[in-house]
Formats: sequence, structure tokens, C-alpha cells
Amino acid sequence: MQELSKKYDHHLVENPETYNHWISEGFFTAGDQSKIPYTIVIPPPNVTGKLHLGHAWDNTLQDTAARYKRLKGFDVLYLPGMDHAGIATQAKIDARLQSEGISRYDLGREGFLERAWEWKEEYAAFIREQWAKLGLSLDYTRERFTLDEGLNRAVNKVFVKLYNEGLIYQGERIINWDPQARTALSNIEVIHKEIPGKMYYFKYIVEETGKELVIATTRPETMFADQAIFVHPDDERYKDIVGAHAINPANGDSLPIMADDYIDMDFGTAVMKCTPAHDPNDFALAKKYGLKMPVCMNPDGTMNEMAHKYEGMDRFECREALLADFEAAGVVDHIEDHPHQVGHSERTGVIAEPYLSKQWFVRMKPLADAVLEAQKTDEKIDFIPPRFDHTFTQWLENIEDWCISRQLWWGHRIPAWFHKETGEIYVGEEAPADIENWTQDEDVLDTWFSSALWPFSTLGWPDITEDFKRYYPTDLLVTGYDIIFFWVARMAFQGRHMTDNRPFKDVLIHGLIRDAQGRKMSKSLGNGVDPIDVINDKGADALRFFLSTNSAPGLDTRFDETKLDNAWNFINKIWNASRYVQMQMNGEAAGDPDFTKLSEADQWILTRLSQTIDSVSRNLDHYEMGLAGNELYRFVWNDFCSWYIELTKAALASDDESVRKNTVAILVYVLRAILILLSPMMPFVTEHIYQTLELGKESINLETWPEVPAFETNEKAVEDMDLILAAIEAVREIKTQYGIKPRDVIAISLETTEGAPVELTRQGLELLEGMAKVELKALENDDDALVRECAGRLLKTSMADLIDLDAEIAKYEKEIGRLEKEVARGEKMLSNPGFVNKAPAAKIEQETAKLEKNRASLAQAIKTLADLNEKKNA
RNA sequence: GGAGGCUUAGCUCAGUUGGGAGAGCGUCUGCCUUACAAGCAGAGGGUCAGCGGUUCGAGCCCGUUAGCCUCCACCA
Repeated sequence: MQELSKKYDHHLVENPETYNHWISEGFFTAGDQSKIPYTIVIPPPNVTGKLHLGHAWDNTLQDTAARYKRLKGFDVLYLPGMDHAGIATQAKIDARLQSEGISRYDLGREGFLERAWEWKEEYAAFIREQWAKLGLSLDYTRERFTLDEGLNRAVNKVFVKLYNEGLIYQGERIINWDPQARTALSNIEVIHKEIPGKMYYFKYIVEETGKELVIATTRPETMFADQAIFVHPDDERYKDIVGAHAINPANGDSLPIMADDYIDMDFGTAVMKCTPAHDPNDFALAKKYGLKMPVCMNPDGTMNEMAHKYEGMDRFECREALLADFEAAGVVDHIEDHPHQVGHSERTGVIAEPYLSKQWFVRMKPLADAVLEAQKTDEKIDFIPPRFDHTFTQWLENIEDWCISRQLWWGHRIPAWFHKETGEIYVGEEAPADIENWTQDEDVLDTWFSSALWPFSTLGWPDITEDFKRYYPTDLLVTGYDIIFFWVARMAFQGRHMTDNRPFKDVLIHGLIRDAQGRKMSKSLGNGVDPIDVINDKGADALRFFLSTNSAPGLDTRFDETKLDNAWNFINKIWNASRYVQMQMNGEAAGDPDFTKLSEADQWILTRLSQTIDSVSRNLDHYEMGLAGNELYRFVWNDFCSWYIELTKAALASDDESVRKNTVAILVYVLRAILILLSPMMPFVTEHIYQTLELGKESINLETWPEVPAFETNEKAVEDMDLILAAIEAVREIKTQYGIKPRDVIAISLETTEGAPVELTRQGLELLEGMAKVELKALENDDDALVRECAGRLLKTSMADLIDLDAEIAKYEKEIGRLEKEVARGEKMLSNPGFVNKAPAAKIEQETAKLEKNRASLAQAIKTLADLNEKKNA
């Protein structure tokens, strides 16, 4: 047996060979037909860059769940893949091309796509390396990419089906336009941010009366496309000019003054200019009244010929120039500060322009309704925590049609062709036969269109493959609350519509990872943390344990060095405990424990282990990784290391070889269980120790979730151990209090007490002697069943010569006060008919026992206090 | 304008059907005890944001107030 190195070194433990071995041995390759399938698909990271800490968190939670289920005996498929991330990737490649001094237009579509695929390969390699460093138990035999051939087939299939069902249509609408990327955006790709804008009040002249009319706008540059002026029909101030005309000061156009009750009479001057092609509300009015809808901007955000002398200027440049001219011409009435919400492109950050454009849309209402209906049935998608169900359904209830066409090159080309002569539209999975007469739509689909199919397209759909039949619907989706709308909701309705099923049963939602000050990690702040740096510094296991246990579902968490150090220290603790166990093994593989020959300490640790397994399993079943982690931390550090290992030192020094052997066997048994329980959270170090100590199988990945066998247990033995431990603590406290060195053995005598005496075995009392470094006079006689109350502070009475009486009296008075309160609480509770009648029987029993115990302790404490006072007065 | 979250020890946060307030870090005291000084043994520290209600019993459920935060939303 190879020895564990003196010090835990994550570089040594987390070597790439370990991960490569796991993969090459097929430990994570799904397909064992004898087991129940369990599926998690990875949220495909964008191939725009390397993974950040948020990904590491997301993936750690998935992998922890996957590994747990695998140990529980499921055929787990944790399916990897990546997203082409249309606009985001194209923007990145554009930037790279720009640094080379060229633009995508220089390369042309084909040339650009070549570069894009190169980019994809480059970043896919980074991402796979990061997955490996994190130790994700992915099945790479099934890895997919949103733009691969199979997924493209799925995308086309869905598009054509929805088109044929009338759920996809092409239409001219006001959409959000990104002038930098020069593409349409969907509503949720627009981030509304408050900016300190201005409200400009301009003077218009009413043609018929020559009177001034003041009209407000926030976007003067759109005035070139104005088509009308609106007032409220009931507005007395303007009743007389409805039907008249006003001169547009920007271009001299004569604009009809119209009335519609859309106008808010309390807002501004209650007169609104109508720019149909640049504002959704104006567009609706224009449709209602049949107004023209000219556009005054180019796709790149510069002004077009409608702006006359401002043509070619950027939209904001034009605003300034126009304003200056208006000032000069006396058109400006006044200008107000007007902080307001303005839409920005999620990807490029530029202000999005509401803009009339012909695009493809998905008719959302029927699709969303189907999901909402399913949410009322057993086939609902469960959110953890459940409150996100509200977020989800509310969004679906208020959903608007989804603009899916993008004027990009990197993506799924829309499977629509236009006839060169007739203009007829053809939509089909295959190109039309007489292709020479047709032109394919230039646009590609929103990247989320393909992501929405991810849970089933990755499994081979639209073919009804074995994988699809076996692993769909998937079991768990883990993702952040920030993409519920983008992704979760869209998978939900595509899954419902295309597969007539929910794409996943449970959705575990986590929050954002923030920096130590609680700020969002962002490029502009430069406070981002690269998970690879963390892994190099502290190891993947420490990072994973930190990430999986330092938060509750749905909440944000902070990245904190001290918490990470704590995780590292925990691993170091496990490492050292393992070294201790290995030393006791003397180079031999441990035999099976004899569960019929357990010491009190053995029974105690096995009982604790059993409770821990139950609690950890229950918590992991509910995705409460944090609670499971805390429970394991407590068990390993306190129960196993601080107590059990120390308790075994006496047994291991025993002359009785069978006692020694069985103790080692239990040590190994508990350690093995600990390693398996922790392996979902820290796979590398648990594997390393498991293999080094030769704890059974070739790899811990082949283990099964532990279960303590029923063993011959004397319940009293466990209770006795708790008393012994409490007594040890009490002695230690006394020693600290009176400055006695821990090593110094003091003689104490245990006195028979009144109240509730307990019987402790010689075995237990010997442990007390050894651990607390005391000499018990009571052990001088041969009575094996000693009747003693030895827990708590009561031992102190026998140390009178050491005692600071005043201090001791004060402590007892405080203790008596506490006990009196406890007793009073118990008496009140148990004499309350409401409690006795309504509380569960077990609770009443528990409280009764507790009260008895407290009464006894109180009586003893009072007696002790009296003794102390007597001594003082003597 | 809607929806939701947070407020618990000095700091960062747990607290799973309501039943004696927890962890880590930090602080104080004492220890090189042959697994571990990145450790060990002790100690101190909280009217669980305020108020009201339901209940035999509330950190937890309901209402309300305050502060902080997030998401959604077309007001010129």
C-alpha cells in the first residue's frame, strides 16, 4: 500500500491523468440498461470565451447531483455540449477582425463562417479543459453543439412545423434594433437601464391658426419620420385644433392633428407627436389610422436621406445638431431633465433603437398556454425554490410574440426561400428542388431558438432514438434565475409542443456569484475571478465544496477567500484523518468489521454515521447541497476526528489483538463511508484516498451509496457515550478555568448523586480517564456497573481544593437560573391543556423526559451550591 | 406602475412540514497531546429589523411598517 503523502497537496491529487482515466474507463458513459436512467443536460456554455465562476458554480451543482445519483445506483447521463451563441460570438469575432484591421464584410459570409468555426474550436478546447479541471462527470460520447448537423435538422424541423401550423409568421413590426450588431433583437435581449435623459419641448405652429403648440419628445432625431400629432378627444385645450395641421419644425412637413384617447391628458403638454416607424405605441396608432410609416434611420444607426442635411450623421450626433439649430431658430420652448428607462442591447451595450422592420416571429400565446395548462397537472415542472414558479408562469401569462430572425451570419439559417420572380415563399426542411429560381432568406435564427430544443435535440430528436426514449424527459435542470425567461421558459414550451412532454422534471435555481463586497462580477469592474486561477491556487475540490455548500437554492452568494480556505482546511482535515487511519492499517487491507463485537465508542460512531447518511441523503434528494455539506463537515470534523479517532487511541493500544483489529476495521469502515459521501462534492481527493488505501473497488466512482448495516446495539451504550463525552468536556472546562495543564492528571472522585443516576460501564469510565486525563477514584473498586452522575459541572465538587469558591458559586447561580427557566418552561408547557391535547405524543414524551432531566439537574445544582456555600462559610 | 427577495453573533451566512438560536471567520484563554499548529482544548458573543395577529407554542405562518436589493413594464 502506497503511503499518503505527509501533506495534502491538491496539485498532486488533481492530476489530469485521474480525470482522463475516469473518462477512458467509461465511468461516466451512460447506458447501463439494468439501472433506472437519470438525466441532466449541461446548460451549454457560449463559445464566446472561457468559463467564469458562475459556470463553475452551476456545473458543480449539476455534477454533485449526477455523482450522487450514480452512487445511488442510477444510470446517469450528464450530457455535455456548447452553444454557438449567435450574436455574442459574432460580436467577439467582429472585434477580433477589427483588431486585424478588417471587417466581416471584407471576408464575406463564407469567409466569416470559416473564421467563426475556427473560433469555436479554439474556445471549445478551453471549455473542455475547464470541465476536466472541475472534474465534471460528463459523458463525452454524447457531446453536442447547437450548430452541429443533427441539431440543425431539429431546428429546421421545428421551424417548418411551427410555420405550417401558423405559429411562425413573417411580419413588419417595431422591433428592437441593435445598430452596432445591425440585427433585430428579441424583447428580452434588451436591458432597460435608467439614463439621465432630457425631455425636449418644441414649439410647433398650427398651420390654420398660426398659434403655437408645444410638444415634448425624448428623441428629437426621429422627428423626420413624424406623421401626425395626437391629442385626447376630450381635451378642451386642444379641441378646436383637431383636424387642423401643425408644421414639423424639423422638416417643414404639415402634420395632421388627430385625436385618440390613448393620449394621457396629464402627461407633458398632452400633445404627442406620432412617429410610426420608431415607436411601438406610435406604430399601433398609425395602424389604427392608416398612417404612413417611413423610417429615417439606416441599420447602422445613422440618419438616412429623410434627415436631409443631417443625413449620414449618427443618431445622437444628429440629435445634438438638430437641437443646436432649433435653439438658433427659437423652436425650443424649454428642456427638462428626464431620467428614464432606455433599452440597451444585452450584447453590444448600445442603446437599442425601436425600429420598423420585417422579421420572423413566433406566435407565443398558444405555446405558452399549453405550458401553463401543464403546470396545473402532474406533468408540471417543479422549481426549487418554488417561488420561481411564479416568475415563470407570470412571464408566460404576459408573453408577447418572439422575434426570432437575426441579421447575422453565425447561426441557423432560416429555412425559407423566396421565389426570384413570383416572390412566393417556400418553407421546408429541404431546399426547393429548382433551387436556381429561389433565394434563401439571408437571416439566421435567434440563438435561443436552438437552445430551446436542447433537452431533446441533444438526444437525437427528431429521430426517436434509443437515447431519446430512455433519457427524455430529463430529470434535472440547474441554472441561474437570470435565464429563466431566455431559456427555461423556451425549453418548456418547445418541449411541450414538440415532444408533448416537459423537458425536465425539476429545475434547481441558483443565484449569481458576487465578489467579496457583494458586487456583481463584471468586466468593467475588473472583479471577475477565473475559476482556473482558483483551482490552481486551492484545488478543484476546495472550490467545489465551497460552491456547493455555501449557499441556499435561489440565492446569490459571495466569493470569499476565507470560505475557500475553510473548504481547503476541511479537505486537509480529511487527509490527515485518512493518514491516521492508514497508519493503523499497518499496510494491510482492512477486514470487514465484526458488528457483534462493537465497543461503546464504535456503536456511538456508527449510530452517528447512520444518522448522517440519512440526513445527507434526504438533503441531497431535495437539492439542499448546503445542508448536506454542513452535516458532513460536522460529522467528519467533530464526531469522527475530534471524538472517535481520539477514542480509538486507547482501543488501539489494547493488548487484545482482536479489539485492535476490529477498531481498525471500524475506522476504515467509517472513513470509506465518509469518502463516498463526500465524493459528489470533492471527487478528486476522495478518489485519491480511496485508491491509496485500497478501500475496495478500482475507483470510488464504482462505489454505492453507503448504508450502515443493522448491528447489535445497546441504545444505552450510545447514551452513555454522550454522557462520557459531556463529562470529558466538563473536566476540560474545569482544567482551563483553573489553569490546570491538559496533560496533568488530576484525581477526582465521582459521587453518587440523587435525582436521575446513570449507570456507566467500566469501559466508558476508562475512556473518561484517558481522554480527560483524570484519575477516577471510583474505579479503584471492582464494581463494573458504577452508578454515577458524571455529566456536566457536577464533577467540580470533588475538586474543592482547587476551586475559587466565589467564581464557582457565581457559575452555579447562573446555572441554576438557567435550569429554573428551563424547568418553568417545561412545566408550563406540560400543564397547558392545549399542549397536552394537541401536541404529538412523541413530542409530549420528549418534553416530559426533558423536564425530568432538568429537574434532576436543578436539584443537583442546588445541592452543590449549598455545599459550596457551606464550604465558603466554614 | 407591477412582481419578488433580503434584514439572525463583530463579519459572511445556514436554519428542510412551527416545538429548547447554529456554522465558518474574527475575538479572548491555554496547549508543539506521536493524523493534522492551515492544528488541539476551552470561553465570550444574538429581545432572529419594528409592530400587530394566528397558535398551547413563531426566527419559521398571516398582516403591516422601515431599510437594502433584484426582475418585469410601451408613458410622448
